[in-house]
Amino acid sequence: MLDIESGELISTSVMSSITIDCTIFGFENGSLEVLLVKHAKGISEGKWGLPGGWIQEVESIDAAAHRLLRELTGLENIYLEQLKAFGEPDRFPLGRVITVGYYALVKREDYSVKAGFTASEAKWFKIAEVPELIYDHTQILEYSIQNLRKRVRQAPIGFNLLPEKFTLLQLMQLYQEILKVEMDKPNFRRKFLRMKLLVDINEKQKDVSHRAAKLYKFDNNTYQKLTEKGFNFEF
Amino acid sequence: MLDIESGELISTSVMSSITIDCTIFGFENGSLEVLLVKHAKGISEGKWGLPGGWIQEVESIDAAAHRLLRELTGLENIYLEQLKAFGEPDRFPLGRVITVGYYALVKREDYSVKAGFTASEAKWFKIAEVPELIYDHTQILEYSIQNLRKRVRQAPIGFNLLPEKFTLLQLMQLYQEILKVEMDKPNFRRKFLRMKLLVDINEKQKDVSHRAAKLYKFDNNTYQKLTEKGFNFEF
DNA sequence: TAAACTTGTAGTCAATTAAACCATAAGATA
DNA sequence: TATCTTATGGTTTAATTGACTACAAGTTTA
Repeated sequence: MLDIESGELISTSVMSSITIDCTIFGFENGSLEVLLVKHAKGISEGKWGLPGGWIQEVESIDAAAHRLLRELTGLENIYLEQLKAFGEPDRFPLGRVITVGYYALVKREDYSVKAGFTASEAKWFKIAEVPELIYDHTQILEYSIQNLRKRVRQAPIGFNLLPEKFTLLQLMQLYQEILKVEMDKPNFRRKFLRMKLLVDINEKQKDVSHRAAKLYKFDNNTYQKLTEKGFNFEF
Repeated sequence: MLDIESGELISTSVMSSITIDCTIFGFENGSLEVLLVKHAKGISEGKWGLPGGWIQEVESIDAAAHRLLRELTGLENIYLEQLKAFGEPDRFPLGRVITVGYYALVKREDYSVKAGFTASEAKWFKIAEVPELIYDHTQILEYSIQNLRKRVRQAPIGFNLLPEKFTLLQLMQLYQEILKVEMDKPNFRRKFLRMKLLVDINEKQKDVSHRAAKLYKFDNNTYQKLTEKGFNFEF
């Protein structure tokens, strides 16, 4: 099959006219960031876009998204969820292609850029500094951010952006950054601790130039129990 | 193009390997129902499934879903939202086809079955009485119900299932039916009225064999305002 | 070494909200 | 008229929220 974007021959074992595109979120130094790739060839050469690719004939859409992430980041167990399908007739300039959007949350401590992707370069961008993107990727990114804001208030998915062990302040700053709100430290503590979702691991921060804060882990067990009867995350 | 399901020739102006399927919800006599169609020809003859169809080369996915609804029900302004794309490699027995799931909410008072769809018959089923469905439609329906439960607690979309004018008890029963919970009448009233989303139209029920309840309308204006700063619908 | 500074953690208090009730009103039916 | 059903208005208690104060535990600076 002829790749309508690069003009090269690609495997005939992929579905034509359907792709996936993934917004990969990371959290570093108090800022929410996304991983973008620079397209090396084809009509969009030199422009930045969301990582994406084709779906193979024999793999599910989810599997394709996981494969894409593995190829790009080397990570296996990434938090990944489908957003929706984007399918304006003119979204792709060289033909009718529908794309299935995904968003992923990665722990930056685990992440290392992997070379050899079909894009020449991959780079983290702060949300506010994202450049103009190819096709409808700006729209997909915007939708991803809205979705992240919504989801983070309904389930504790924010943990996927933090290291294994984190402080309550880090957690609060994550929420502040994603939701773009100011919060009160004592109130946040109380509210979050009451949910019983955090395990006190009896460790403290090291090498900080102030009083060291307690470190916590996320307790997935109680989360599962709470989820069943439905609960809320308003701050 | 050969329709892989019916074996008939269909217009070549549709995308191959992508379809849409739509869960249409209705509310009648206190029960949540879905509209299913019986397939008349092809390998799934005689079996029930969600209404679905192909996407034309020049229309957006959303437009295709709206067209499908118009063809099936004759209604133009239906509440419609995309769920997600379903794409297990083996979901469709005769080839690799990805489907984009939608769900719609209709007012039963507006609805009348429209003949001449590619299915021989269309019928409303109570959720608990839905028969075995073709392909992965049971899974799509299940996902739709979960999604409806989630959405109904985040935005007042339930109104789309009720007549223009309704009583507070009808509204409460709708929530009870969708969420499968028992609620307290006085508390529900107070909570809902406080949101200022209902307009008292100074009318009462007629022909009921008990004290007539006030009728209300949904106030879309205040809803738009409230939505901007985000609010919650827990009951 | 002491003071100043930074961040963590505990507690207080008024205002709001939620949940479980009880009570009465407004009809219709027997 | 009595009784039944549903509508609607209150009360009470406990829990939660939001704004704020205070102090603890370290580091850095003077």
